[in-house]
Amino acid sequence: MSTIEELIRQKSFPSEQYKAIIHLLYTGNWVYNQSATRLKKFGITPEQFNVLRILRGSHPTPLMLQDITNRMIHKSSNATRLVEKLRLKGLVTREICPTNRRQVDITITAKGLQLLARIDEDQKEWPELHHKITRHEARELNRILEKLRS
Amino acid sequence: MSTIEELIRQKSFPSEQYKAIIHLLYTGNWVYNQSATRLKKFGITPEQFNVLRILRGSHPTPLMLQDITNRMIHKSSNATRLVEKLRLKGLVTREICPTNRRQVDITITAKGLQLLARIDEDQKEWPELHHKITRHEARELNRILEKLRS
DNA sequence: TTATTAAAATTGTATATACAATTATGTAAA
DNA sequence: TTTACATAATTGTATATACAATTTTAATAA
Repeated sequence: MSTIEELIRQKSFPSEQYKAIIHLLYTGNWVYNQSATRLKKFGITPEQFNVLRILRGSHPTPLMLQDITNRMIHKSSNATRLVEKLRLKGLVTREICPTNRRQVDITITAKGLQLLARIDEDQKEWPELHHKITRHEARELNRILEKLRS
Repeated sequence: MSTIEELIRQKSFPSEQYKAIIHLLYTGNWVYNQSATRLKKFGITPEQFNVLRILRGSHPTPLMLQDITNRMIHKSSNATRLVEKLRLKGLVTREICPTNRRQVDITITAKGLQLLARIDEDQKEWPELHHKITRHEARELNRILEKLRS
């Protein structure tokens, strides 16, 4: 058990709220790293995983790049470049939309779906994390985070 | 008021816990961006700001790079390169430690202290954020985050 | 002393973020 | 029709992250 005070060697904070915000940043990064470590053996990053899940969600309907961006956790991620990485691995296809040549239709491939299935199978994504807190605590966390952003 | 469901256009989640983890990643990034935007007019990034505050905390005692890393929110940040950016702006000094030439002593300069004072003055860091949630909610948030990482 | 190991920092590389500028295409107005 | 504007995506650049490899110096053992 390590407190945020121990983790960043800081004895005190100006307020409980201030500490919570630093703690939030720290823990967000921690969760990200946990996820990155787990995904490494599958050859993809958390951002690429996020894009693949989004595409699976709409499959077999393709999504244009803007739709992907809108659904991403990090809005300012560059979907063009992430999708290109996935395309090079054969996990998605890109096609210029015939009715509007400005937009590009992205579709997850069979290989992409299989990879997601393997990841789900292997670890059901983040099993430990999901059981660390109770359903009630998760509801509280969601409520407080929403209030913070309001 | 926007829910995480609206923000990432996702109607449902496998569980309340799963949603909370996605929500945590999203909100951590959101807080980071708020901070980055505010610091932009002072010519520094949130990571550089973090390093400066750490150095102010120990001032006038210098810190070696490892001490800085240990106190940073993002442990895998490259302190060498962040400090070099700050040095080029005249906000810190670097000196090879005379008693152990492997280590480098970093000290915040008067200019660095003045910059932090200006930032504090200008916005007391994140005033709005700190008042969005109550002291009790902050305590709950800290408790749940710690449990998540346990 | 010399060789070995450890410690502290630096450097290299691939990835992603943040944001601005640009290109290509479509739509609407003069 | 031509011009102007809007939309979708791409490209460019600076920053930071993640992690491995390397360099320099110090400490220790043979």
